[in-house]
Amino acid sequence: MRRDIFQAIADPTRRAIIALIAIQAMTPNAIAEHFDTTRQAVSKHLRILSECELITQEHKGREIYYQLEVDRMREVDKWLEQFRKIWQGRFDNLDKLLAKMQKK
Amino acid sequence: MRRDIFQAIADPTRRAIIALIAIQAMTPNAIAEHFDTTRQAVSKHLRILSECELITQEHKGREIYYQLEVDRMREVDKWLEQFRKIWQGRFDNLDKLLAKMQKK
DNA sequence: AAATTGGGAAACCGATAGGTTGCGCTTATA
DNA sequence: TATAAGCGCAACCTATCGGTTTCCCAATTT
Repeated sequence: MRRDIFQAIADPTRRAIIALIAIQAMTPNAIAEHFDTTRQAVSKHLRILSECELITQEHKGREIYYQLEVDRMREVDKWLEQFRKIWQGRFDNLDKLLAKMQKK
Repeated sequence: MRRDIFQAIADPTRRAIIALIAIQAMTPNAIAEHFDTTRQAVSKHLRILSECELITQEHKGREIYYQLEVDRMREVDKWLEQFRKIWQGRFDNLDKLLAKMQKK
């Protein structure tokens, strides 16, 4: 029941949470205010995000601030790499084509 | 019941299929041979990938070749952009720090 | 024309997702 | 010390996921 990052970012609410705390660390209550759900639902999302180490906690009194581990996002970037080569390749070809057209 | 690309790439089998046909267009049967599932299961995955226009079909007699629409992958890349700024920013700060240390 | 092959659609199934409500624990405030 | 605030956990519910099996249709072979 390994949880991976791709599953974590599959949910739109989770992506929104990620974008939110990318700016600054936030508490579950503060996060929940941005959505039309209960704090508990947000808490569940945070747990999933924590499980794949996309976010970390910092306790401050009775509050818990969650913050994004932005480096983990590189894993998605790494996966994209293989396709980037392909679409980059197309640009190269386009460049060549344009260059060819220039010569004429 | 809008299907989006992030949900499409959430499933590991689907990511494997994407990687497979990125190399060359393939038929459902050919794809299924690479996995431990039935052709019908693969067919379902292909339908989901089609729904969010990640792949396109090309009929050839009674065979159907599925090929990757690699450009669609840019949507993920686009989403990553906001975080790339952050992790790029960290490097910049590190550079500044190193520069500062050099001066002393 | 009959049999085979490639493929999608539908019905069904167990597992999981994402939400809610209710509860209990800890820390802060009155 | 009593009350309130912040949070996580567990139980529960419905919808969806990912898979299988069965069936049917179109295009090839024989």
